[in-house]
Amino acid sequence: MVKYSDSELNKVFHALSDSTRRGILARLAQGDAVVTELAEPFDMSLPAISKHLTVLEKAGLLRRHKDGRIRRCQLIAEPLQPAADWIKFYRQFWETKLDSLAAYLEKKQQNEDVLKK
Amino acid sequence: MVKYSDSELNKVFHALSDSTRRGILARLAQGDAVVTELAEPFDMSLPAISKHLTVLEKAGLLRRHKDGRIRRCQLIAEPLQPAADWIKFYRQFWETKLDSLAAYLEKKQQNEDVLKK
DNA sequence: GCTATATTTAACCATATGGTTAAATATATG
DNA sequence: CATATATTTAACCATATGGTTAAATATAGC
Repeated sequence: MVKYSDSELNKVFHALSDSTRRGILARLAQGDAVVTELAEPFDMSLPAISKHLTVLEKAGLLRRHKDGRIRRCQLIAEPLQPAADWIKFYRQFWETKLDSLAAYLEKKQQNEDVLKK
Repeated sequence: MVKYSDSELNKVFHALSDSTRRGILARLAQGDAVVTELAEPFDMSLPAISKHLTVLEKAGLLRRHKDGRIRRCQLIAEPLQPAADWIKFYRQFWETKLDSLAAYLEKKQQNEDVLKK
């Protein structure tokens, strides 16, 4: 497994923290697209979109290929993997509902209730 | 499954985009802790930590329980679930290596190579 | 009640973020 | 070559972020 630094994780999570950027990635999941296509669904200027693309690019989630006067954009999903791995660790907490001391005490209470019956 | 809004996803991903905050969550995964304990590993003032706790709290990832003059902090992992779900969709891309047109062409080339043999 | 401890709030600061419009760049096309 | 198209860069702006120090608040303990 590829080792990702803290700062790379920062960049990926930051890239994902904006609805527009997540929308762009969702669009790219259906296939490569040029900048104007990506911009179309958003009520926003082209320069604003271009900046979002730069954020995604710096996080390693997107590549821009120059092709004549257009620029074709490509999704690079690999950097999402360490982000998924990071979150995965916490899955045990929300799945087992053993989130917290409070949950622990709740469970303990349940056990006591069972014993009382 | 709980439905999470775009803005909640924004907040969760933003909360995760900082090493200090991820460190705090990692610490809390080992059990509840008071603010001073959480602050200890970081070369940072208490007010700075308090702000990070507020960011985590607003993302729904942490709760502060008042207990006398101390405040016990608790990890709430549930809001990580929609974030994990969001990323999960992209797993197919990095796992199948069918990331992109480039990968597609690469695969096509491989097929052609096979045919040549 | 006074003092020490735990934590937050307020005020401030530098830099980052997310948007804008106008200008620059590069390429395609009549 | 002149013009239209695609995109980025530059300059600007308001607000957010992540940190600081000093003051405020709340509770514990002598």
